[in-house]
Amino acid sequence: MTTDEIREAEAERLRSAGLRVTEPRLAVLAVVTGSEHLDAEAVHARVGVEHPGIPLQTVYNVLGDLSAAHLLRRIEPAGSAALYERRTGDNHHHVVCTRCGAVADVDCVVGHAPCVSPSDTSGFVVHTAEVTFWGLCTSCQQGEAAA
Amino acid sequence: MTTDEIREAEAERLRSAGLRVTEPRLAVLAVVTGSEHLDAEAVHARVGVEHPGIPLQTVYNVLGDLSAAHLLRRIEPAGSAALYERRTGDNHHHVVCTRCGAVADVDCVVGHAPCVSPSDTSGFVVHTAEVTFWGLCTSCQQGEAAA
DNA sequence: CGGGTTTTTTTGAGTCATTCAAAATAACTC
DNA sequence: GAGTTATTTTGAATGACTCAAAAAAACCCG
Repeated sequence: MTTDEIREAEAERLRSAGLRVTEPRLAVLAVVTGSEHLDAEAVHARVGVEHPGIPLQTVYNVLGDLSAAHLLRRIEPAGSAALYERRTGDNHHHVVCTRCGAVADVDCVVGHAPCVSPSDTSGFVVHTAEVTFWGLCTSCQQGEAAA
Repeated sequence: MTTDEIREAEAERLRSAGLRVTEPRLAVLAVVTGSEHLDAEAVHARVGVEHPGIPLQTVYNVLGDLSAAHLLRRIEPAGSAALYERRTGDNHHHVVCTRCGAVADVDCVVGHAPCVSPSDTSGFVVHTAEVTFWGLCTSCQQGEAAA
């Protein structure tokens, strides 16, 4: 696909979500698609490379709108700012490094939500199971010995 | 157990964790033991009933120290402030109401961490799996129809 | 029990991530 | 191209904590 074709495909996704097609939205989608698990600041910084002048507030608005429309997925691991990623709808999970905060995707074995079923849920009707694995990333495993 | 015996038992737990026995700590332990999933503000409010004058900052300090000592467990569901509970070490999980934020415990089927094992962890060494179930609590299920 | 040391609490300020609101601007509809 | 509504922008405000220094209280010791 050419850059223009990708751009039009994104535009179409925005339209079918009932959202207007705007530069900030296309820019944020492009940035988040190209990377994984970025927080608002990071998205803002990367968007700024091609589109200087877009304010952080706009990035927050866009991230909020796109998440609500399920074009982005938002995760909030304990202790870090909200992170955004492009993979949506497949209910995958995450590993977070307890030392440096690095995040990686972990495929869900089951593949659809809720992939784990609780026994007694105190009357709650459960629709999703979110799994966060905590551990040490490769670089922090090495740092561990040194520290 | 009498109140005094409970108090002494808590004091002993503090000591063996290498912490000094202080009124704020005993008060916070008592409050969190009696309820489930309180945030710092709520703990502060309840501590204030018996011990007016203990500042919120002290509650934050105490909650931090007790969590570090594993006398309390801290959870941070997306979208809400950090919550504290007394059950530690059993790696149980939580259901959170997407509408009102209510939290309930969910026993872990396996019973020890990590209870769910990921397949590919991108080189991370995983030591814990934290599961958060999302759904609607009983009251919000009813409110749903009305809304 | 009283002095000394170290931890804890307290007071007070500061930060970060995020939200709220109103005005200005840009998309889409016709 | 004008009108309507969504979005962006500007600017301020908030909530939930954290940081730091001074005051106070625990614990250790003889």
